[in-house]
Amino acid sequence: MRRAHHPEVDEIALTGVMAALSDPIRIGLVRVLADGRERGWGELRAPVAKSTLSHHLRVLRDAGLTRTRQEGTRCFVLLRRQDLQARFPGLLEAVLAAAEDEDVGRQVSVKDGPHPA
Amino acid sequence: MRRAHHPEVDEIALTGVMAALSDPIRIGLVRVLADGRERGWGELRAPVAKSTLSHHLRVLRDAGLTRTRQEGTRCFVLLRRQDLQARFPGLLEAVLAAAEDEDVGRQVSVKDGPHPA
DNA sequence: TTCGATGTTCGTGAAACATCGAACAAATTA
DNA sequence: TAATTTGTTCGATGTTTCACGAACATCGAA
Repeated sequence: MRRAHHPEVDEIALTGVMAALSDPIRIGLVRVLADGRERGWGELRAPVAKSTLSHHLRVLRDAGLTRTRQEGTRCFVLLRRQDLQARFPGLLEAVLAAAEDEDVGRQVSVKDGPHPA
Repeated sequence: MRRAHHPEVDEIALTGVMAALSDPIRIGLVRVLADGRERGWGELRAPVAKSTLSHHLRVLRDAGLTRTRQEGTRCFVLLRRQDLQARFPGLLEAVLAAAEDEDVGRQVSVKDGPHPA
């Protein structure tokens, strides 16, 4: 497992973000992460093979949408909400609202119920 | 020249919009159209072959971002700003602001200077 | 060290995309 | 009718993306 590359805030490219969010699975992942909670890979439920999930998470990471932390053999993802807001104000909010409205990425979920307080 | 297909407001899909806006040329076209003025094909300057430009304009149209009107042998494009705002509030504004900030799509321009009154 | 869990990477297709030039179609004009 | 203009469509090409299974790497536990 190689240490992942995360772009700096000012390296986040608009086209990269748009491309990353043009896939339903990835939008679903972002929606799941939208509550700000860090999630382990294993918590994420998506109808794709694990290698494919790894691919999608990589695209999100490379685009600057998420941050990955490694702990032992497990990885955790976090949505870079503040960074995104600083870079492209209002963009993520608008996309999330639109995704909710259309229910894009509903195929993605977390193992346990949502925020068990 | 076949009459183009324009999706209804509630047929506009988020992933389609995001995909359409993940290309610098198309973002440039949207930026050029952002002032709300209708533009003729011929006014649009982009560093691609005319068939490619036609393709990009088609992608934008199919995604619901623009509306095409035909007049004789010429065509005119218009950004569907209100429709977009109604469908995905704030999304287009955020993308446009981000595009300005990064100067994405600067390769696209209009023939004459901007709005000669 | 051996095993198991967890991700990553590789090799491979299928599909989609961007791009071009050439051929085509439709309307205007000569 | 014949040229011109304007945009579309076609076919070809190379790149990228998504997807999978298999193999590999890493860490913690037995």
